[in-house]
Amino acid sequence: MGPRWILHVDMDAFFVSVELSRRPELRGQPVIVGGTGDRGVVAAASYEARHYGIHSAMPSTRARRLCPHAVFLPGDHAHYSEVSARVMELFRSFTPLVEPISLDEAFLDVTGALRLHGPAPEIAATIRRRVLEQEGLTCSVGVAPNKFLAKLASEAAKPRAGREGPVPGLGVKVVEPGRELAFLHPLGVQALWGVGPKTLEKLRSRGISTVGDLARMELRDVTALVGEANGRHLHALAHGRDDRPVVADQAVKSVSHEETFVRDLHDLATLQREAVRMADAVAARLRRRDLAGRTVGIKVRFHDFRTITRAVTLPVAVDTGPAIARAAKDLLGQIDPSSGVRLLGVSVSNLASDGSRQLTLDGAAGTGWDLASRAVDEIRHRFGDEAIAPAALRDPDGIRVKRRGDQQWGPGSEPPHRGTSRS
DNA sequence: TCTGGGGTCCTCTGCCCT
DNA sequence: TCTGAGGGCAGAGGACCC
Repeated sequence: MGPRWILHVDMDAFFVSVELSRRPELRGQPVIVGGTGDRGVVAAASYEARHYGIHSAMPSTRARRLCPHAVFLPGDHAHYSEVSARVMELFRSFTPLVEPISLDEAFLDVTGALRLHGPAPEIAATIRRRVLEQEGLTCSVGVAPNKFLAKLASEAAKPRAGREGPVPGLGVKVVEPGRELAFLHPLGVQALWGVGPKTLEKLRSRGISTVGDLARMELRDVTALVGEANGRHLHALAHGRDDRPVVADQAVKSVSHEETFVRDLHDLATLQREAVRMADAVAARLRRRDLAGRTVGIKVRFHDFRTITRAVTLPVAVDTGPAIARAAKDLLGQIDPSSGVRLLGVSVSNLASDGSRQLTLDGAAGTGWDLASRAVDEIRHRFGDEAIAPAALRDPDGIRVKRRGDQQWGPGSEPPHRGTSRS
């Protein structure tokens, strides 16, 4: 069997680039997409903005200080999803083995496409050109014998933020079989997938700073330092070994919804109302994917950023708002919110396809709540997400249901509504 | 001057059962 | 009957990724 050929395609400053293609007058300016409120973060920054030291995940308040004249855009998750879907479809015209990692990147296994489309580097160049022609967006492509190296290669092919504006990158970077270690070993250990701040600190304490340093360690020393699973994983990566396949249809393991509030919440009743809303959102997404889950969890982040999770496993899988909300409200009853809660999340895991649900008195297949939930889905499908919401969330000014992505990067900047803590 | 949202995977601990 | 070992599972937390 010959070498595998894996492509990692990464869109350049995706959210910003999509915005610029709608608003070309902003080209050349520092543009930031992300949360606009005090508790928001940067989702994407144009290369002009990166010149000021702004990067994704940076608090928006800090980004504003670093570059007060930057253009801040709230982001349009639904639109980015549409563009992403078209780009992924374009990838699938080269190979069915496309594994999306997020809206803006994907792995492609083109080993079986070489006869039809030519050598892998040529496919990479063609994909770049087609994405530019079709969507007006640029991307960087890594080409290598495995996923991990392809990912690092695309990073090496990316544009950079220079003093005089964006500096174009290679566009396509190829790691030829046999040249893996020469490419890999000079890189910093933090380049390895799975080395975050904590692991980096542990490795640094042992004098490990490059991938090559790590590769020279004995496996048992690495596992003693960072744990069994992570140690084996990092040791293999440091030697350029990664045999994970490109999987086109990754099964979802959990579905969750969490929100940071504009202001901290202190009372249980308000939190439980929020939980109802979030449970409804999670339930709708589960049903859309034909899933149901047995484990309902909550996540609570207190004012001091201490974060706890609580979970309960139910006897049967659920996919309705009321069933998920009841479990979440019970779990919330175990915590004391009086010190202030800044974030609440509701999740459902232990997922199985919808057909595996059992009959119960409520919240399950064929029962009142089940039929009602399907009716809600139909109404929202026909009239929009705001057409209907749980009665507990009735609002004198009309029903307000947040859709996925409405608060992707933190609460908005508008003041809290009518004295409540909702944004 | 603080720190989003949606995920996955791993480790540790406690409990139950054999 | 008591005790300990060990497996399996659930729950909690942590680290990491985009």
